[in-house]
Amino acid sequence: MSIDDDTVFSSALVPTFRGRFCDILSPNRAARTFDKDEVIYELGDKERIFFFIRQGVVKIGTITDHGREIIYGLRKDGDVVGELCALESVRRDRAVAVERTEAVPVAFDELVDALVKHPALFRDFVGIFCSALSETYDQVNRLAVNDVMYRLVNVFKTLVNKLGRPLGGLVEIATYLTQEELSQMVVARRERVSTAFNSLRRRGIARYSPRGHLLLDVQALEVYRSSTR
Amino acid sequence: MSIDDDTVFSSALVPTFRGRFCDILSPNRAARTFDKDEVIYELGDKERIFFFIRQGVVKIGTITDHGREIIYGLRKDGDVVGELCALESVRRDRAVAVERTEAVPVAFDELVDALVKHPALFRDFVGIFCSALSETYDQVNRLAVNDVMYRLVNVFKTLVNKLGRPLGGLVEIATYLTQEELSQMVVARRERVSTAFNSLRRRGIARYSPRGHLLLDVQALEVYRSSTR
DNA sequence: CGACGAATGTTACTGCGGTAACTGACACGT
DNA sequence: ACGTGTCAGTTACCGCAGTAACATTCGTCG
Repeated sequence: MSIDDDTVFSSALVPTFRGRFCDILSPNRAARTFDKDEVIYELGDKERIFFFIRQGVVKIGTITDHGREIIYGLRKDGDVVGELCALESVRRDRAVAVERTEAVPVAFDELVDALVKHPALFRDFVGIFCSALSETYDQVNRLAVNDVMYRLVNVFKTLVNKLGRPLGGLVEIATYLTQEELSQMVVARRERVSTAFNSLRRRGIARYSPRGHLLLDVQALEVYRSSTR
Repeated sequence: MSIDDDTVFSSALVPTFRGRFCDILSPNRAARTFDKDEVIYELGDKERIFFFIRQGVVKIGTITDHGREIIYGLRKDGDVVGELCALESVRRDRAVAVERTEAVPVAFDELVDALVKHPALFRDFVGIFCSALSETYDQVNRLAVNDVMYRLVNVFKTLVNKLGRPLGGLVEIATYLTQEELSQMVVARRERVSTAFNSLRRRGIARYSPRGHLLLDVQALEVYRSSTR
């Protein structure tokens, strides 16, 4: 099996661990279940543990000096959270389940052992860090523009790629996110996100599905994006 | 030699490659020299090459959709640039020498080979990605506050940790950075940075050294930081 | 059903930063 | 010495986002 075959299993460019990583690490391990809004790890925690997400969606973020919660990005099944502990002994980020989540905790040291025994996992392992870095660069790029509408539209685009699934010509974000959470991704006041969202709604770019999930018109989103660039 | 001994060689928490990594990779390799403002790699480049910096300072950043240049962070001797190519085949960031820089280019594939032969390098290798991620989180945290003064002060704090050296009770930033570059780190207009800087100057927190380098009063900086938090 | 809490929607006010358009200081080459 | 280019400093104006203080809708649980 060549390295690139991984992408077959992933909807995005990011390699996932459905398949090889999980196969090797998980069979003899129990997953932990986290309820919606349950904290997986918290700022200041000291255990060096990676969590391999089997099921669910997790938000990675922090609390700033000003006491404000912000979200760096989302992770879902196939992704890993907590990777920063490979270097830092005290967690500077936090991970919270956005919906009921199952994840397999693996101590960093054990992971290193597994990698020594199975060098084929190496590239996937590197992928954990690279995709985290890349997504954080995306976040910085978004924040470089002081326009809530622009940032929201770009967050939507990220959500489409990460969590979207086709639904009648549109794309539904299958995970429920409050506007508060959206605003933490946009890094702006919730009120502004609410207003911006309704503006997009009036333009037919976004709305809520009957189930209360986001429904996005990707074409229109893309048109809007390029018009404001 | 234990893992933690690395920190002895580094002024920061970030592990460096003075010592082991360089010892193994570099002896038989030539460094390339980059002049001030020379591009090391550019957005869109496709070679998968890491650069191990032997000497000098490099800025990592990008050009946004709006054509604006921003800086994610700085790297210096002992650091690595270009690590994102481990996952992505097209560069989404760019690296430019801030001052004359010597760096050893190593193809990612060769790096993987070296790691297989020398597993002891593994933790350092992981450290490359973790510190990059951590610094980018710092950047996001900074940008979460819409206050140029706050952001500038925090950039200064980062500079002190990364490039500072004591000079008569104060700390000098030994690398010359234009206000334009500072503003790309702060992610704000140059004019605002100029004004903010002069405000700090009036308070005695910052000034230029006779050589035109930044001179910062770390105590005063810290006091100011905690007062605005 | 009806009540309560959470989430969402709306608005006026105010302040800070982007914008633009300068001036001023300094370095370097000829 | 003069001209050119880069970097730094300053200011008036305007627009957008934070703030605060509400109103409204929705969901669910007694």
